Amino acid sequence: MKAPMPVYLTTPIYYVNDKPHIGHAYTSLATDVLARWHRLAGEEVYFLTGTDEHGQKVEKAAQDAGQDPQAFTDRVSQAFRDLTGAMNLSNDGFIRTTEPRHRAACQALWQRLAEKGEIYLGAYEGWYAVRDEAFYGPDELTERDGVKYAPSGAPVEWVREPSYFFRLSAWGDKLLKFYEDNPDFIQPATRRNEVMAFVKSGLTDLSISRTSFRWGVPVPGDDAHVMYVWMDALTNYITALGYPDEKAELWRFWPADVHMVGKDIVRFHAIYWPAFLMAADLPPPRRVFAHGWWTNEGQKISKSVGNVIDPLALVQEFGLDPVRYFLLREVPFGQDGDFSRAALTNRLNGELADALGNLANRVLSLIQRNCEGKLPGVARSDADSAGLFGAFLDPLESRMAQRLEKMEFHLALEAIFEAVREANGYITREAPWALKKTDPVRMLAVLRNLHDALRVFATLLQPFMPDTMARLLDQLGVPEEARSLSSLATPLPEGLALPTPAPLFQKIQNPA
RNA sequence: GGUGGUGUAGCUCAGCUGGUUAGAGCACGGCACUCAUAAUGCCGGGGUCGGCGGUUCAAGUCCGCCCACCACUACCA
Repeated sequence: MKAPMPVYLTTPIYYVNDKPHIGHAYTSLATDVLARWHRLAGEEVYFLTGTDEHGQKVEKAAQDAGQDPQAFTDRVSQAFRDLTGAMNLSNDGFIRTTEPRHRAACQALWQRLAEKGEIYLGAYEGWYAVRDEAFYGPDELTERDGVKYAPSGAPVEWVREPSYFFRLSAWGDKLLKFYEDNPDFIQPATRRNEVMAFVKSGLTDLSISRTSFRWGVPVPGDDAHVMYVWMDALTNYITALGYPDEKAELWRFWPADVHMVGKDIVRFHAIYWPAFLMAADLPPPRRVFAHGWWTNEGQKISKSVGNVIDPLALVQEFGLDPVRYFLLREVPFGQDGDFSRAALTNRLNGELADALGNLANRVLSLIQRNCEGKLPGVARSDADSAGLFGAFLDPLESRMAQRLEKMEFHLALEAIFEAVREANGYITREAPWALKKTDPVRMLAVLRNLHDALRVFATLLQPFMPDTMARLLDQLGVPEEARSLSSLATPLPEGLALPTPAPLFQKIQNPA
């Protein structure tokens, strides 16, 4: 057995000034499925998620709440820790930027960059909106009654403050070469094009500190400054592995295999982050994958419209695994997609309950009734099953692996359901309930083949629907230790006693 | 404005380097079956492949123009 390759997967750290919404759940879920898949394949995985807790907005919100910032973030970050349980995320670590280890890592990285001459003190000035915690260009502003407003509607004021800068402008060519040498670094390709076009248009130095607020990591040697946004936030990915201690136990997981991000923060992950790392002589991550956004019943989601989707409410209504399944099945990962109750109901009823759930139930019921609940011996002899196995079941694992490698979650699931459809065709053609009288030996073979098919489906679907597939594997009599990908090669023993089957999925009765 | 992309059956989309009657899932209609969560299977209707022009023996598939929509266009998680 070869040594398992360490796999490091991350979500962004989520800003605690917001409540968890479907976007957070979506990013985390996709990463979770990948993590579970790699573990199922016997690889060693570190899956990290966490919260971003610094910044002026948090400082202000804490002040408004009459709490000190640490107590405030202790409270509001809880919602994100709760999300991991509610979505059944299998994260190995959860990092908060307010932890001492993160302060140490940020300061160490800063110092290293400073020593290498990548940081200098300058001044930042521009039109600033306190509410947005952001600067705006003059052409973005509108003026009413002598007051200038940002596109967000927030009033802006001209501010000038000293700031440390990172020499990002010097990294353009090196970044472009890095993108050329690593064509898969930014995915999907459309995001890569955007990033490269952006870099080609020329980079300016990046302001990486602020003096206008205190809630952040102090800049080493200059207590008047705290680190600003990305210098702080991005560093979390190496903090969690023990940086700056490159002898730390987890450090072998670096560089990250995938930073999963929403498309809004691609640039920071694909430009700033590799630049910081290369400047510090650290290897950049292998891949940044940007997924798309959800709309809600065709409408763009926004807080002002009030159509934000609460993942916990969804799970409450439809069940966790159907939601997990739907989010990754409905839309090509990387593209935008629409969430609708009709679509979710359709997937849940049609694919999960009718196609897969019903197949499992009919097969297991037949075995229960006609085989005294004991698993028939391995068959695979008849001509029809040769097609089922040869064209669908045997290639399924590698088909999924290939698609998941490319983050094609929806195609990976589609491959499963092509096989499920074929299995439904097989049972109808063979009609084991009729074979009982005409050819009982063949009936046993057919039922065994179908049981084998279900075992394949259940095993491969575990990363997507961990709880439900555990139930199915229980019903199939598959022992806990025989649920990995490699265990599929070992047939279950003839005569294995199977428990009484029960429906796996509950259908939505009155589709909207 | 610039850059990149999309426009194929009612809906969501596949269609690699141009080549026999343009495909899938869902939805819809008919038939079969009854082991199963009134589930499943089979058959079928339905498309001027955004528009115009061009290259070619041959174009959804290449070129030009036009129309519509989307993304990105700097320091906001």
